[in-house]
Amino acid sequence: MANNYYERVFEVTASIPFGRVSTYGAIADYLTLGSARMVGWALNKSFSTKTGVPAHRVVNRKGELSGRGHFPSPTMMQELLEQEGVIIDNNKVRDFDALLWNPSKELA
DNA sequence: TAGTTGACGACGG
DNA sequence: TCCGTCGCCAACT
Repeated sequence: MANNYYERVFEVTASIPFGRVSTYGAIADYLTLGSARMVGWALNKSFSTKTGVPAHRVVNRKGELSGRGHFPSPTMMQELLEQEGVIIDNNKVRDFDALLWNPSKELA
């Protein structure tokens, strides 16, 4: 079990199934962080502290790829998701409600 | 040590 | 239903 809150975010993020997506709020709620912004912080640090964290599977509550600007390439996030079969429409996840993976519901 | 920032979310107008 | 504002908490400068 990770000690730092962001390492827990890494674990939850890594638990997101292939081809599915999750939200900052869902992860924050599962880890009882109190703020979804903490998840964004953790994923941001994931680039410098850890590799292999599928941060592209985490989007905001509306299904928008709000984190794409923090990837090496703005289109990288979309391309990674499309490789997993997730359809991106106008920077939003299509069928977002169906693809949404809720950790507090799936892991609990 | 204190102020500002940040990949968000909920609520009110 | 859509837009704007406030709150959240840790890290960085």
